[in-house]
Parts: sequence; structure tokens; C-alpha cells
Amino acid sequence: MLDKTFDPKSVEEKYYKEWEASGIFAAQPSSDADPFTIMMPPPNVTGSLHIGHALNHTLQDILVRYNRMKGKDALWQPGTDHASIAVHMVLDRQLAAEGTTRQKLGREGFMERAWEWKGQCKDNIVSQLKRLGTTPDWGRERFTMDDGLSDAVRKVFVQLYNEKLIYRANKLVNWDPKTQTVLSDLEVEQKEVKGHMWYIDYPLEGENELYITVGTTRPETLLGDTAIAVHPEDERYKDLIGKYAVVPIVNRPVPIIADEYCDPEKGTGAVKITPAHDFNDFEVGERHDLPVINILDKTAHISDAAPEEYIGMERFDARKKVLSELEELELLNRVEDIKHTVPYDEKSKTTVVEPFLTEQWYVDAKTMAQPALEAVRSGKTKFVPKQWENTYFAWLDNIQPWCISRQLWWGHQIPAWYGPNNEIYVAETEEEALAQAEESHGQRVILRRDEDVLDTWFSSALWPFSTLGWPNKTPELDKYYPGDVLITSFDIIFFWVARMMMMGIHFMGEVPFKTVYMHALVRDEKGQKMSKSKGNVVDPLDLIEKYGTDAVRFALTAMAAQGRDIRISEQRVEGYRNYATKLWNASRFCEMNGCVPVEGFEPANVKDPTNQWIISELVNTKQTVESALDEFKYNDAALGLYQFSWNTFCDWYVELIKPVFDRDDEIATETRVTAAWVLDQILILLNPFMPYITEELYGSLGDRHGKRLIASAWPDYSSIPKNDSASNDLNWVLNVISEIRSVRADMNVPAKAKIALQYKDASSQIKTRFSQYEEAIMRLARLESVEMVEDAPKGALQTVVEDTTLILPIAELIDLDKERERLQKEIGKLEVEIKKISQKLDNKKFVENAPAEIVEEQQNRRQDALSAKEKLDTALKQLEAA
RNA sequence: GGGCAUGUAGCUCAGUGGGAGAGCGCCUCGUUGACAUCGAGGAGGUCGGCAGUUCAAUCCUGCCCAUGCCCA
Repeated sequence: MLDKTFDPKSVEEKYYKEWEASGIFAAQPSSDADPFTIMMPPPNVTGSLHIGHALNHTLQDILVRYNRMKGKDALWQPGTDHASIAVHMVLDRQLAAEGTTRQKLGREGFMERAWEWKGQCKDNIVSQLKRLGTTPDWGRERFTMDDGLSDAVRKVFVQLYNEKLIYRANKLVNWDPKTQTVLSDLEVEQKEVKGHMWYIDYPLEGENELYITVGTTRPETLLGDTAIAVHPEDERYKDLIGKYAVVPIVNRPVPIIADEYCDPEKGTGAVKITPAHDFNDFEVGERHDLPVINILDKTAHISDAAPEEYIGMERFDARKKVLSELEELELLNRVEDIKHTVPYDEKSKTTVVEPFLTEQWYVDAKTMAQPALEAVRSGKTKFVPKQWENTYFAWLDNIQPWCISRQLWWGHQIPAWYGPNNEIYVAETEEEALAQAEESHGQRVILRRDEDVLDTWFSSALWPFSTLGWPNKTPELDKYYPGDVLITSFDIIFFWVARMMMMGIHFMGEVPFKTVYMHALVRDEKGQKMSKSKGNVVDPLDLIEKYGTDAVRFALTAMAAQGRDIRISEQRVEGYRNYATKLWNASRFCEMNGCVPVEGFEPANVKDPTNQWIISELVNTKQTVESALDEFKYNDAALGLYQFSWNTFCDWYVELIKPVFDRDDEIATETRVTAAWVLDQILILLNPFMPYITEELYGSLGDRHGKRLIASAWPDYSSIPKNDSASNDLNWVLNVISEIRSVRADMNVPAKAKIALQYKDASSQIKTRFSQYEEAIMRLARLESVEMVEDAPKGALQTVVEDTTLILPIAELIDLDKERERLQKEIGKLEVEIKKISQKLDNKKFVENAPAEIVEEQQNRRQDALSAKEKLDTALKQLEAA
């Protein structure tokens, strides 16, 4: 006998261990079954998983379990990502707290720390995923810095270099002066902040008391100015073009040049040009062949290219000093308060990123993007929801060279070596590089390896094939590439999805996945993005602890509607915990009434209409679940199961069959078996969504010969015939019961009172139904008798179901005025409806243009309403007469 | 500034070219053979606004307003 409520804690760990030990998570490359592949987006080894991960992994797990039950050979490839810069930030903080730095620790010591950190984090992540009940193939778990994956990275780098798709270039980059590394465009966040526009007077060379005024938000960069630019058509400055202005403080004469980059509408129309410290200025500088003066070092302190008193100053201190000097020189014209965007590093969001001139490695992303664009345009890879394709196109169409080198240690060191003349040798191993060098020098030379590591996304981009053993030709690669679906969040379309597409197509000749499903962002109850600083982070483990894994999974799934963010609320999770309790108790009920699953049960052979009806409702539900999952409409799948199991099965079917259990005839036996079978089906269909409670109930309710639900087959109902007659009957029964209950409640008939039911105007079919379902109707509507009459007695309640008038002769129990009111209200509603339909039907154009079945439907609706109104009118008249 | 999305019941959200839905909350009733983590019933909405297309618009189109996100 089951306990009164389900205790998730008592079974979750037990079943997880058992499932895992059974080997069912493992892919079977040698099996004949069709593959179903999902590449898990590898979580970063930077901390613990948040509710967004819980959503992401729940959605993946549902598909994996579902496809496994359908007989596919499922591979869910798990693993973690080394998250180079994020790990550096974490460890830098730790080291700072210990009073040291990574530079003091040295590369080797730092790497040891990083590996240790990775180990802890990874263990934590894996245990969190297990608490969620997810079933990836743990035996194949990978880490982006594993040997095999690192081999793949080197191989890809060398090949792309040889194909001239990777090259080295000296350009302005986004420089993070805190971590002291270059960042890609995507790792920079533009933030709008309050700031100032300072207007500075630059004296014109050789003129007395004549100035050109320029506006700038970064006055300190004036130390590196090499020109003043004006628009060529700007009448105010036409005469000045070609003359020279003197940069204050440094007293350097710089040319006044004409360039269309200047906007005459903005500020004074004249701008200072600092090619080493601004992306636009850099381009202007290239066009006009201007000198490039780099006034900052790697830490964003002033370099020795500036006047002596500035050297070594921090950039914002230098700004203050420049401003105070300008004021002393009376060259600070005016200051405006403005809002402008300032680049910050995307990870910590606290360091202002500096445009900085350095030599770095780049991928020719533009070239590689073309096949990736084509693959989505031609439908080889589809995005769900489709609108994300536009985002993907927009970015790839305007893609910039991808800077892949990072001045960090944790990651894949770039396989490039420099010879005595700084010439470059790119090779997978040092031996090969040495051999190349020997060949060109005619002798052994000493090489120096590039110290930098690659952008983390470089290795993540290879994930769909590097995890399968590439560059070796493995059976796994053969069977599981390309993957079926990638499930991820839209915020990494650029970072990751686009890059996997580029690399996958380039190296495998095929897209890495056929479908990309973009799920929503999980927000807090108020719709705000969760963040540690806001303190509104919901920890999925807290919810699991409180409500159980199944409830958390189901809540996330039920809310995973396409195209809208999820606002997680604890109340909702609680509601699905209640749902679990409901299932539990329905199972208890079946158990205590001897509903035991019978092997070989044939649903197609069931005779009793109530049983036929619940079976056909089940068939519909399965259809709903399948088509919803096919379209990634997780919420529809969850809702369909919820409604069938709670409303249809528990609230109606179980109530309808209760009286049957007093008997011991053929129908009773059939009903017991049917109930057990339908309940089993609920457990099976629900298993991918709520794996624990379904597993537990499945094991408790019958003898499964040691087989667990997780290993069961997804059912096939194709042999069950449709049974419209049973469905029509039962829908009518439900209507009659609901109508009587509603009238009783409206008229305050005491719930306990058993009353008589009379009916009139019934067809022979209705008469048959009343006698066939009399027991159920009497029980559920709380009646003492049912009989057919010719006329309603005085002072009776009357209502209409389809064509039949239902009569409750209980004048003594009710307030007749109230009944009059109720009838008038019902009649009023019907009149409004009749009027609306009549307006349509009286419209010639409607009758001419609308499809015949629509017209007919409207006619039927009007007829039904008219007939119901007529019956209620009669009832009202009788009441008046009473 | 450009793009994408969203605006439906008190709240959170489904949905559809032809009768407005769910969960929660609220109100009334209820210890009916499993379940009060429950059951029965009910109230509550000019489907953001204005035009247009259509026989018919909450749904399609345009504009506007509001909100969110992405990009510059």
C-alpha cells in the first residue's frame, strides 16, 4: 500500500544510481537503431548551475528520454567548457585575496590551480545535473581541454592557417587592462553612462589668439593626437584645412584635415584624431597616413610617448591632470553633461575596455561565414522559433575578423613558434615546427612558442565533432554527426551557434545539427533578469529540495512556451508538486480497488463505453504530446498530459467508475483492468517529464519483472479504433452532470440533499442514455431518482442540455424569485447569442461568401440557441404561474 | 538610430480568420468510497490604441503608444 503522499527525497537518489548503473544512458554505436544526437552545451567551469541551466537540461532530457523510449539509439553528449577568461577572473580574485598574483605564481603554478579549480567545479556541475534527473551518456563526458579535444584544436588551427583563414595582424583591438588581454567584439558590452563632453581650444599655429574648438569625451587622449578633422563641406572650417593646430600640453603641431567621418551637426563639427585610441580615428589615420602615437601601456597607464610628468599615471588620473592643465592654460572652452556609451568588459562589467594597438591572431570569419549562412538559408539547419534566423543572418552578414588570441594561460596555447627573425612556424607539435625551421634555415634553430592561448569559443566551436573523436575517423563520428538538435539559449547565437556552424561545415562538410531550438531566458517573478548583484537568483537546488525534482522539471516545461521569457514563481512549482500528489493518490485509489495491470491487455477489445471513452481520450492525449514535442512546444505537451491525467482521468473517469467496484461482474473486471492500463499509460507518457514519481508508481503498481519504466517502450495505439459513439455518450453524461451541479450550486441546493431528476422532450437515444448511465448520473449529480415526464410540475427548477429539458422538482428547497432571476439571465445570454448569429445569417454576403459548412454551423448554433431559449421561456412561464 | 519580440481575466501566461482559454488568486459550498498538497460551483476580459483588407479580425496589413531584448 502506498503512503499518503509522495516523498521525492526517498526515491530520487536511489533511482538515479540504479538508472545510471543499468547502462541505459549510454549510446550504442554498434546497434542498428537510428541515432538521436544532442550535444549538450557544455557548462562553464566557473561555478554552479542556475535555473537557466535547469531549464536547458530539462528540455534536453525530455527529448532524450522520449527518443530513447521510441527505440532510438540516443547519444546525449555531456561535458564542460574551460571558460578561459572567466576562470582567470575567478582565480585572480582568489589570488588577490591571498595577497599574490598570477604573475608571481607563474604560468605553471597558475595552471595547477586552474586544474584544481576545474576539478571541483566540474564535480559540482555533474552532481547538480544528476539531481535534475538528467540522463546524458556520462561515460563519454568531455572537457574542452582534454587531450583529444586539444589535438583537434591544434589540427584545426594549423589547417586554417595553411588555408590562409587564420592570420596575424596588427590592428586596434579591445583591450582589457585589468586582465590584460584582448577581447573579441562580443566580449565587450556597450553601456550607456552619464559623462561629459569637454570642448578644448586648440591654438592655430602661427596665429595669435585664434583657436579651433573640438569636443571630446576622453581629454587624456589628446596626448596622442595626430590631427584635427573637419568635414570637407563644412563652410566654417574650409579655410583651415591644410593648416596646423597645436595640441595643448604636448605642444605638437598637427594638421587640420578634411574627412567625411566628421559630422558637422555634432558638437563643433571639428574632432581631434587619436589613431591609437579610437576605432574611427584609426581608420581616419589610415586614410590620411597619420602617425600613430600609443600613449598607453598594457595596464592603461600612460606610456613614455607622453610628456614626462604623465608617464606611469593611471588613465583616469591623467584625464584629471589634463583637464586641470587645460584650465590653467585657459584652453578648456566649456563642459557639457551628456549620456554616451562606454565599452566595458562583458564578464565583470566593471573595467573600461581600451582600444589598443597590438598584433594578434585572427580568423577570416567573413569567408567562413558564407557556407554557414547558406546552410540556414537553404534549410539544412532550421531555427526554432524561426525568427532567430534573422538574428543569425544579421550578425553573420556583418561579421568582422575574429580575434582569437588571448593573453591568458588557461586554455589552448597557440601552436605557433617564432624563429630567430621572428618568422612564424605553425605546426601541431614543436618537433614539426623545428623541422620546418631547420628546412628554411638549413640548420637547427631555437624557436620561441607563442605564449597566448586561444579564445574559448574556438574550441567550443569544435564541440559537435571533437567530442566524437575527430580528427580520428571513429564509429561515433560516423553515426552521431550531424546531431539532431541543439538546445540552447538565444544569447549565444553569435558566440557559439554561429561558430559551430562555421567550423562544423568547414571540417566535417556538413552542418553540426539539423535543428537549433532556442529556449527562453528564465527571469524572476517580476520579470527581471536574474543576477547575483540583484540577489534575485533562484537556485534550482533549493526548489528541488523543497518540492522535488519532478515538480521543478514540470514547472519549467509547462512554462517553456516559444518566444517568451519564463518568469519562474515558486507558487507554480508548488502547483506541480500538488500535481504529483494527485497522481500519487489516484494511483493509491487504483491500488486499493484491485486495479492491477494485466499483461496482454487489449484496449481495442474493451466493451464498456466509459472504458472506451477514457481509452480514446488517452489516444488523443498521446497524439497531442507527440505533435507538441515534434514542434518543440513543450508547454503544450505538458499541459495535455496534465489535463488528461487530472481532469479527465482523476476528476471524471475515476469518479464514474467508483460504483463499478461494488460489483464483481464482467464490466467490473474490465474496468479494473482498463483503469490500471490507462494509469500505466499515463506513467509512461509522463515519464520523460517527471521521471521519478512515474518510475516509483510504475514499480509499485504491478509486477514488471524487474524492468524499469525508463527502459519501457513508447506505446503504439495504432490498433485502437476510434469510438465516436462512446465519446458522444460520455460527453453528454458529463454535460448533464455539470449542468445539474451548476444549477444546484446557483440555487443553493444543499450539497447533501439528494433530489429527484425529471426530464422531458427526450429522443429515444437520450432515453437510452439516461437508463444506461443512470447510476453514474445519480451519483455524481447527487440524485435520488431519474424519470421521464410529459410536463414539469409547478415550481420546479428547469434547465436545458442539448434538446432535453432537465427538471428538478424541488420548490420547497429553493427561492422562486431567485430561480426566476436565474432563468431570465440564461435567456438573456441566449438572446444575445441569437442576435449575433442572426446578424451574420441575415447578411447576404455572408451566406454567399462563407464556406457552406460555416453557414451550416451558424444555422445549427442558432437553432440550438432558439430551442434552448424556447424551453427556458416555457420554464419561466410555468414559474410565473406557480 | 537599426532590428526582433511582447501587449488577452486581479497575477503569470496559452490560443485561433467564423462560438474568448488554463494555472494561480478571489467568492460560495463541501469531512460524498484515493487525494484539503483535495472536490464541486462561480465571478471576472471593449484580446494596448487607431485605421485598412475581408462576408467575417483578438488573429492578417499599416501606423501609433507602451515594455523588453539585440545590434550600432
